[in-house]
Amino acid sequence: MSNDTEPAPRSALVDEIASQIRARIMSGEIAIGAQLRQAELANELGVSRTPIREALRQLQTSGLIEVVPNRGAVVRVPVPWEVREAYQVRAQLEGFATELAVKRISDAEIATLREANETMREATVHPPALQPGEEPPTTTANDVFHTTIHQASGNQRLARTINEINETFPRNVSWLVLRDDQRHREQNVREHERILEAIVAGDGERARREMVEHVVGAGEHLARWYERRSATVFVG
Amino acid sequence: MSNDTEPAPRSALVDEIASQIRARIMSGEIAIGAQLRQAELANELGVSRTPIREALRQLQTSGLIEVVPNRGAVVRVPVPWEVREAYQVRAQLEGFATELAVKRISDAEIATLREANETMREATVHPPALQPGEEPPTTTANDVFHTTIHQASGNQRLARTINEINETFPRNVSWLVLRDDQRHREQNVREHERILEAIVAGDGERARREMVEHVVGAGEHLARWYERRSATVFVG
DNA sequence: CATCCCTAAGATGGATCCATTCTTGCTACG
DNA sequence: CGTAGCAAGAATGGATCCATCTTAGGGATG
Repeated sequence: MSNDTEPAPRSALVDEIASQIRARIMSGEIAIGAQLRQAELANELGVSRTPIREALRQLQTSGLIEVVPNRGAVVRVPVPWEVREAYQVRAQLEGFATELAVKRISDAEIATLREANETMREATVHPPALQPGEEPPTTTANDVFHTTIHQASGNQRLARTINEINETFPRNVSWLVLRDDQRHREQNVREHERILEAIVAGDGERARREMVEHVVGAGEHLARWYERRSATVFVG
Repeated sequence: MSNDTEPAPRSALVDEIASQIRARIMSGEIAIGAQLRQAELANELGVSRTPIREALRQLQTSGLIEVVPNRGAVVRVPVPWEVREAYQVRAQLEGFATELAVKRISDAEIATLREANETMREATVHPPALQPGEEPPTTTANDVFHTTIHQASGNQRLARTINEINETFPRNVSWLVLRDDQRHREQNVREHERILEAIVAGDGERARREMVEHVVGAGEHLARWYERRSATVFVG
């Protein structure tokens, strides 16, 4: 996901620009609520404002930024109830993906899931020191776990839809949520293991239930983080 | 000092343009597979190419059109398996919406559902003559039925996600699917009535199941239409 | 001293310009 | 007669221009 040495069909410049801006928002390099000035982005990315404007339109329709006419674009600041809503939806989709995956998953994919959980457990027990802005290994392993299930579901549209929801919320917030909450991290690992257990057992119904619960729980944690944040902002 | 004295949120011109182009595709005025030439659209809509280009980027990310670098945009031609995938996802979401709706639906909304079904039944028994490109009353009533349930679910993100999926496929195709299949129309009415029955009975689980089945079935019909179409194209 | 207004700077948004690429049709050659 | 190649036309895509809207700052006034 980091290298694009694609000899294949020449990706459009605009899509590349959009990806870069999205990455900056996802990593927290551009904070939520921050203004996105076209001229500034154009300078930094070494292009004119035209492709920037088209890229911003893409990010607008994907819901990551908000564009107010004649006043420019800002990174959307999620409201807690929006987070809960989105994760309710995501939970259903992930649950469905898990149920589908149970019927089609390969041994290799199961091995990948085991490995991801192992990495997560390891990083949870011995949390490594991180540079600011660096992605924690738990988050990476978490992504591998979920993405593998999406793939195993065999439904590309399902994977895409889940992805669209995830890309509405900056990823670095999820890092922060996990960083200060050892108990949440441990719970995460346990839930992943229970899900994997159900998958291996071939119990689609149970796997689905566990996954739904897992995602809703994660959404609740995320929503609470945004609640605390807005409280802070209003007070201080 | 809390003045959000916004009388009109003044929608951006680009969004308006995008809506118009989307509407033309949805109604079939612009056929699937057709080229979208920027200069032509600019002329017809009375603007320059700049807002057209931004609007096309929006439609691109929403998946309705495909933009090939240096070769322009075409209306995406859905492949049958894509339709099945999308409707599998939509079915889960609509099912979930129905389950949520059972707990929150108001009497007024139930009345709306009844009315929509009545309209559908009426139009199914006595199919009116239509101008080409005119939306059949069954389709309109069908939309009212589903949209009302989305609203009643109380989850805006859920409604939006379902909408995003629907807007991937031109609506006029759904008209064609229904137009020549009296049996399908009748089945549609029956299924709607069974769903409404379960909702009124307060049986969320059953309502969900009925809705999932209903949507999957609709997807199957749609997918088969695209199958027949591609066969025709390849032969003729 | 606070408030209102007015002006100037900055940013967005539509229009236009031009280089590059793709397409198409004609021609020449096998 | 078919195919490869080339040249002209057309369309896209990035850059630039300019009008309009927004906002910040300063000065006048009550």
